[in-house]
Amino acid sequence: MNDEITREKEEAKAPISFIEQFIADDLKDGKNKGRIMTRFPPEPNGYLHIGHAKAICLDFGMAKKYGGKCNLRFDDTNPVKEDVEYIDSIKEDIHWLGFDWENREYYASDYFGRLYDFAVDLIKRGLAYVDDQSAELISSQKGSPSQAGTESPFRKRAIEENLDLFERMNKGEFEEGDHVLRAKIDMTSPNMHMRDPIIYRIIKTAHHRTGNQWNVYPMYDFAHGQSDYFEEITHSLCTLEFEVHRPLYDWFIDQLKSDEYRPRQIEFNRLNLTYTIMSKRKLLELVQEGKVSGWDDPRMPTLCGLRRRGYTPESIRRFVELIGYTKVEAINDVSLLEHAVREDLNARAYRVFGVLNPLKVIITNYPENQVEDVEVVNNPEDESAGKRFVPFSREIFIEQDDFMENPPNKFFRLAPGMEVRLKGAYIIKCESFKKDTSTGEITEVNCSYDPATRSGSEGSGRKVKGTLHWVSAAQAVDAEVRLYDRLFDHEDPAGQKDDDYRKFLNPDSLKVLTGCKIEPSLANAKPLEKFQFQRIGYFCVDPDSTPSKPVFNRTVPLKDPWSKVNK
RNA sequence: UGUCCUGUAGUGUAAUUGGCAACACGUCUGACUCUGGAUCAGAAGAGUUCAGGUUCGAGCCCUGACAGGACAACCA
Repeated sequence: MNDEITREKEEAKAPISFIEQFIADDLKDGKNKGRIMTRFPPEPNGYLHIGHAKAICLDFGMAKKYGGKCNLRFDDTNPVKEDVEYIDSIKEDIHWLGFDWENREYYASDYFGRLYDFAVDLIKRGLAYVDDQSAELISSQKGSPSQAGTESPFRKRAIEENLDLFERMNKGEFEEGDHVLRAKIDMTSPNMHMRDPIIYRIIKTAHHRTGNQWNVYPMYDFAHGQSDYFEEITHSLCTLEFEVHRPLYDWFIDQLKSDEYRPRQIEFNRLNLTYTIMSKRKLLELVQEGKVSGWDDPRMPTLCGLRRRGYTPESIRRFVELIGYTKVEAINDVSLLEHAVREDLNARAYRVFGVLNPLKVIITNYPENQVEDVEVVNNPEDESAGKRFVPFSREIFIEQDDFMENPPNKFFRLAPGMEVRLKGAYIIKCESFKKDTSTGEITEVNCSYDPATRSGSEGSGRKVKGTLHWVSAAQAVDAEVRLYDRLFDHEDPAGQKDDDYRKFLNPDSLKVLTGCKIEPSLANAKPLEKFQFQRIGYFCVDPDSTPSKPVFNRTVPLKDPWSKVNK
């Protein structure tokens, strides 16, 4: 309850973006009859990544906040690049993120008929014409950003002829590239997109939804704004690179003679993350070249990858809220994302015992065959998470790093003669240890315990400097732990425009640790369940995990202050 | 040499023109703790790209530079 109040206060305090200001103003001005409608328009040509999350949160978020609705619309105007495979994953990921389009699942291909009719209408009004020239020729006539274009010789083609040709284009009488339909606007416009843009081209590849019904397909610019119009979208939110398309967007809307309402395109900055490749093409290359195990490899910035890594939808939404929406091309720091994950997981993940690099400890004065269950809390910050019992016995494992033969000054863990508390159990004292003389590796530590110091008992008040996590050797379960790190590191490849990004691949981005020891209760943990291995980091049960072979993915490590002291 | 967009601590974002620019992350200090490397307390760090102008007063308005980005796919 208190949390809710705090949260509401925070939200009220949160600054609103310029986009939200536009929307609020439009509403206040009574535009579109006080209605608000948005849409999330992915092209089904790849998996959604965290960059899309930013758009999804805005599209659905603004609609919800202002009492409107948000449609899901697949922008499927290019059958060559699109596939049904992607549609299902996109829908799954949006739902996972926590948003719902209800029954409003639309496709640009639903509007092919209306768009075709609109194109015919433009031809009849002398605002569109069929061009027979090659792509190269059309391109060269477009001029350059600093130089006006020249008009096509087909620009003055008779309306009847245009009508006839366009119809025959769609009937399949011509091959791809033979003709295109162009809007007749202005070849001398300073805006390249207004220089008679191509609005229809011949494509003979079957479409994933309409099959071979069409031989001509609308271009993005001819489909998007009109689709917005058909769906009565009021605010069409997109990324900055479409800024220069806006005059064309408006031009088409003008031709639709809209008095009732008019959709409005507003652009915001796309998400860039440090050390993170976001380009669909490059991600696809990583998958195809086998650099990662697939689109859902936990190192991928895809939503399914992040999910498998153990990121929660809440943490991603929180991150998006933190970075905001502006018109500045920003590069956001991944550490902010990781902060959001820690913040969320810290509140919900059970603290459990797991030892990644086991070192055997024998408690010499503890009875040989005795096993006792010690009680530990599941989450110190959430009483409702309850407690559980963990078996304790004479032989246990602790982390290799938690013992040092010659400890430096501020080392508060186990060392010869030193005392530490075993979390939830007893205080132990290191009496001796065994060392492999050839490798210098510590192989075993012998300790004594103080029976009066069991946690929760009367004698437990005694203080020692350090506390270690541990697992009982006999009851511990062998697990595999996958330590994922940033796929790119050392230098930030985020700004790389060429294909050099491969040279930033981090060879240590995946370390598989076998022989890790976990407490027995974890053997039956469910896939995607999140835990915090005490003092190590946040982990998530991999979907491939089975009770006989538990597998954990590291979501994000806890920073080890000891490593800083060591420097 | 065109059009459009953008310039606020290391990073990302705030500041109805009117209190020596606020918040988050990150960094650094300390405290505490059966350990959550959480939590608590504190610190450093920008005078808002630059130059003019309007004004009693300017990140905020005007002008001009400078810098960065987008635009010349029959992609979206």
